[in-house]
Amino acid sequence: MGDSGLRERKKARTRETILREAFRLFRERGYAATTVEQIAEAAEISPATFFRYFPAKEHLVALDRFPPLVEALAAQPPGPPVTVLRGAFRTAFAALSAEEIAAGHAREVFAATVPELLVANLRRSPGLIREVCEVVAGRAGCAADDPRIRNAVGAVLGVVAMVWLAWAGDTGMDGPAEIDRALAHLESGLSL
Amino acid sequence: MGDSGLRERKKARTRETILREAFRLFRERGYAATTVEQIAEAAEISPATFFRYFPAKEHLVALDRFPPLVEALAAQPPGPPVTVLRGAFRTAFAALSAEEIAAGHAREVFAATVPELLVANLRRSPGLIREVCEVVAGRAGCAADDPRIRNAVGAVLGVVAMVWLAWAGDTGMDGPAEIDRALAHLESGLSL
DNA sequence: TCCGATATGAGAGTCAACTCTCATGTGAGA
DNA sequence: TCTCACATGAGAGTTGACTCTCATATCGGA
Repeated sequence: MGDSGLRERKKARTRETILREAFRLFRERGYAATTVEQIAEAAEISPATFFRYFPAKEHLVALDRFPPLVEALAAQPPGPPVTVLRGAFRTAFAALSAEEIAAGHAREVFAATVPELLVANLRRSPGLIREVCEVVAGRAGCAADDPRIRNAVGAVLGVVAMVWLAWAGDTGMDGPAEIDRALAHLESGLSL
Repeated sequence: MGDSGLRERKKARTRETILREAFRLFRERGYAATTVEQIAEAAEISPATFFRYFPAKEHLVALDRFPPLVEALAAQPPGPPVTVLRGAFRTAFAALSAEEIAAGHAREVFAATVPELLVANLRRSPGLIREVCEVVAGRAGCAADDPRIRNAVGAVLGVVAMVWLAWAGDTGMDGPAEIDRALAHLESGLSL
């Protein structure tokens, strides 16, 4: 039952191949213009097998592999919402840098056609947002449905989304650092 | 060539019928679960005709009919980004209240399944965002690609999005007023 | 080495968005 | 009233995501 057998390793390798080839194609011709059949062919599997690895094409661009932001949030000391969220992003990205960026995945994710990526992920985000609000409210000593919490979380997510978009268009940018700078700016009241 | 003929009036009526029936079905069974064929049947037109009115099912939920935010922005006096944007939202919603909310459209839009509505619209938003950034930069006396502008616009849009979501889930809420309150909170530095 | 569980491929099939063509009907202007 | 432009319906066709079934191949344990 361990995951060390040849079978498991083979599955993991197939999974990686699918992801790698899929993102390569997305980069070349865009998300919508890439068919599952093409991905399957590039990964040298049958289309049927593709769906045994991913329940839907959408799931390829899921940010499930994103660093556990909520976890990082829970580890933050109490403080005002924006400060707590900024710290959480820093923590989460520190973990990501070591693992995912270094592994070369992150670049592929960002290089993928961005609007579609956002679109596919937004469908899953309401739950995440609620969770974030709850933890932040706890750290700030407010109720989870306090408008001030909602506003702070919204502002942070908006700022991060904008940087994210800019990052996707400029692979030379140091994303995590830029996000931290932007959140510092927000923390200081968006001064001019 | 005027738009006062019987032909034009008929087309307008058909268009309204399609929208009304579509949103009714969306509300009843969700966006994804509603097929174009069902919409066409409810509106008493053929599926082919549906596509003569809307190039894609997605276009039904486009916020193209949203108040001209960019226009309202251009009418704002110079000032810091958040202040300018807050004023623009107020102006834009004032126009909307009289026309669209009263016409009963707004409620239908908000009552529609929210995730898919957001998803469909996000695809069209990059252009809007860039436009907003440019105007705001002009009003604040900065370059359009100034990170501070980007951050402010991101924060405002994030805050508005959160209120919007809450509004969709609580039709009793006074959306425009709540958005204005939220932006005032952001303007004052998200104080606790 | 043999057997059972499981991964895969092949291929047919479903479903829905969207396109195209062609025939018909109905306003608009002369 | 006549005629032309155009809106519509009918219906077939295309595409791509996703499902199902069944035969085959391969791994893992006995």
